[in-house]
Amino acid sequence: MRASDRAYATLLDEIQSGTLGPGTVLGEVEQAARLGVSRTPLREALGRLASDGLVAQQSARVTVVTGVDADDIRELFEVRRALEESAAGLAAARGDVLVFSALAEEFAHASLRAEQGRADYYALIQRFDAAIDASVGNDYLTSALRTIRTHLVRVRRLARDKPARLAASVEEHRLIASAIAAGDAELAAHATHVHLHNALANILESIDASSSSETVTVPEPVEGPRPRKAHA
Amino acid sequence: MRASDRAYATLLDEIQSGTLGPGTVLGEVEQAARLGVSRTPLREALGRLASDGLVAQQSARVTVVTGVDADDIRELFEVRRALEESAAGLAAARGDVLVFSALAEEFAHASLRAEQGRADYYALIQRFDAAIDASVGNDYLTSALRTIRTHLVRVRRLARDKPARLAASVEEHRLIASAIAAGDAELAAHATHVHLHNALANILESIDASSSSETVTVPEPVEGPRPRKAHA
DNA sequence: GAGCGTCACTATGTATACACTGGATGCGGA
DNA sequence: TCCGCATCCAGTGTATACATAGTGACGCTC
Repeated sequence: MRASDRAYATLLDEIQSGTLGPGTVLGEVEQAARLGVSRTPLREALGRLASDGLVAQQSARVTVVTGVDADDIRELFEVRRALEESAAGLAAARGDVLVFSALAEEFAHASLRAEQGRADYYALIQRFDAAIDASVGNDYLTSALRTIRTHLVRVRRLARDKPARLAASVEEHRLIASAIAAGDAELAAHATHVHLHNALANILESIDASSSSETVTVPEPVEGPRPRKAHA
Repeated sequence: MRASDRAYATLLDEIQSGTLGPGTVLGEVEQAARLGVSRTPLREALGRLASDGLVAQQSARVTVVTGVDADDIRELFEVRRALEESAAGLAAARGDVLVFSALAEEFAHASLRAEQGRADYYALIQRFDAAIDASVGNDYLTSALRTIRTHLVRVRRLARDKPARLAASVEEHRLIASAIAAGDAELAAHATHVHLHNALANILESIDASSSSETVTVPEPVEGPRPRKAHA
């Protein structure tokens, strides 16, 4: 594996996991030394992260990790709605019936009991997304969704899933999978819309609650506007 | 301006204009020498182009310019439909009435007579797109659309716009702009859908016609599948 | 004491040198 | 003549050295 790939993978994981929080300054020399690579591959990694929108050049001399606030989340979900509704509809038209009825069955019997159950559920969702991507067979769509999902990882960390919401989410996914299996594009798209609406509402509510009850842990930049995602 | 930016801008233009056709091998040393920069900034430029999907690593040693075939165009328009329908709808909800009624007026009076008229029309469409982006105010959406538009530049080069199609396109744009100005999100989205459907049909027809009447100018790769867009 | 200008340092941007891998070519043997 | 192996080379991946610009601090002047 190339050094630049390792640097990218490591930084991506650290940003998504919150180890490198929003506003963290990423100096090239410093990060290169820390990750044990030279500046050249590290610069490539930073370039990819910037193109993903996870870091931004705040000024000519300082690159920082971007943050996500409620407005960002709303924006993300606007794009996500557009892309996933289309994807669900297209998957309904093109997908393998057996694959999606099997997934619907899995959602129907998903257990959220223990920590393990929830981990299994998240893995199931990943397989579900992958199945849709494969059925749609559109690289441009998959690529656009990949960017959105990259950001969603951080969003999920901000929002605690309540048990009731998780249970509802399972049922929503089951319905989407069933609709795709049945070849019902309209239902698949509308069910996706409903699911994303509910997911967004839950996230925003969860953030609202935590931001009003806890102190903000991310220090605000001293001056200037919050770094926007440049998206290359 | 940075050397890497110049290299990126130059290569982008050459790929979009067809100077560097699909399948062209882009060696680092060779291109760096040609563009008068060193390999370091050139590599950064190639990385960005790869992330855009305009070049792809065919093997571990050779980077080539990607191609666009009819299937790619269909895929592009699937994503474009999803994003632009959403964008049009959101612009209708948020856009400045005056801006879009003014644009609708411009479309109503657009002249396609001379070469100049068509150039003006394409510039008008660019301003229209920019107005929608600004009204929607969603960086993630704008960024996703930017990628799609980057590819569309090449698609337009493949398809000859017939005068009748151009005239219809003007009217379709006028309707979309009017719908946005009127705050009619549904009409804006549906009119966008219709417009993209017609545009795609025209492009595919145009390509079909030229590919069956003319010889293929792009040499097929000797072996292996056509390079797919990796999209980083 | 405050404000502005200058100087130095640090971090980025670029160039180049080195390392390594993958492929092609040529030679030898069957 | 054809196949297989070894060697050479071309080109990428990485490290480092050099150029340059921006920032901060210090000192001078008003």
